[in-house]
Amino acid sequence: MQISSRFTIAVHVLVCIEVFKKDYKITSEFLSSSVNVNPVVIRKLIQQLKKAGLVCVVRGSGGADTAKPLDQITLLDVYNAVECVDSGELFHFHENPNLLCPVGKNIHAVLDERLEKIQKAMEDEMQSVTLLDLLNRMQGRLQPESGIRCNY
Amino acid sequence: MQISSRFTIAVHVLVCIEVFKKDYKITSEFLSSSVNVNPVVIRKLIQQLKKAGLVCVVRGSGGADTAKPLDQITLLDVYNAVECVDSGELFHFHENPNLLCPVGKNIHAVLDERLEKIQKAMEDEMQSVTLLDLLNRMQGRLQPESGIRCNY
DNA sequence: CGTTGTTGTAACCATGATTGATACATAACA
DNA sequence: TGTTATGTATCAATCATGGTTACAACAACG
Repeated sequence: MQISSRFTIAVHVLVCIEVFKKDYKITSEFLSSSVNVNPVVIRKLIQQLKKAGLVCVVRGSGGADTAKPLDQITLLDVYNAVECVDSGELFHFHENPNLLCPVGKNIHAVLDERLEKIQKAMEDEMQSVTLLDLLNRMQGRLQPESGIRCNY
Repeated sequence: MQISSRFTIAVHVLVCIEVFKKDYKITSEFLSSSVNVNPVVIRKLIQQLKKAGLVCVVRGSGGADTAKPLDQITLLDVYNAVECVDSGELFHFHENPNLLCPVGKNIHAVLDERLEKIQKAMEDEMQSVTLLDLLNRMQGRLQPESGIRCNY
């Protein structure tokens, strides 16, 4: 099991928007070329980001853009937006422990608190990374002399 | 996506072994009754725990037991033993970003370091929880007057 | 207007992971 | 040698994921 690639694709998309918005119209077609997936995948993804208030997109004319300052979008926001985990629970508890067994009866209570702490540690770390941070790192890797040019 | 229930089942099994080993023979049948799954699921799980050096189990005569002191078994050990994540990578990167696109070319490098840090935060938290800790919490919930009795 | 380009979304399929179940050979032990 | 339990192969059901086609809804523009 792994966290869905929707998450990394979403980050890719958001960074792409910021890098290219000045020079290109950001369509699902454009984004799909960079990510290398079907444009419909991008559209569905962008709908999720839109519902979460991270991007805005207009029908017909086309074009997506971020809906918030980049320093206010964290990896946790993206992660939650694309619903990588069912109902926010990272760990999947087996549903029917035998309640007649003292261990089966109490395992949930014994484990839950610990699992929540683990999940929180991960989410806290996610929250500490903003899209602005990622964009800055990306900009630092784009050759300045070549300009912001999309070679495809 | 959620982390496989194999993980919580494995923890359940290990705690069960420790609570009942004095009074019962720990067979896959016995464990499956507490967890409420097919005995084969338990056997396959125990094979994974065995490969990781966490339990020992004898064929024929039956009976599983832990192979290490409980304060030396952490949730991370169990997590790794049951192979909840493919090749140890929590995040699933989309495989084919367009290398002709400056963003597609660099997204991996920009994200990787951050994702590793997030995964590490989670694993560190897992490592801080030992089975001894969980067993103590469990013992505290078992009614002392009723003894260690399995009502099934 | 009507044409064009793009989004929004339904429908469908292929693939693989997960979980569950049956069956049986293998081994330990009395 | 009979009993009991493990080790493991095999199959089935269900579900998530990812990918594709198709098309209606909509905006902008000549």
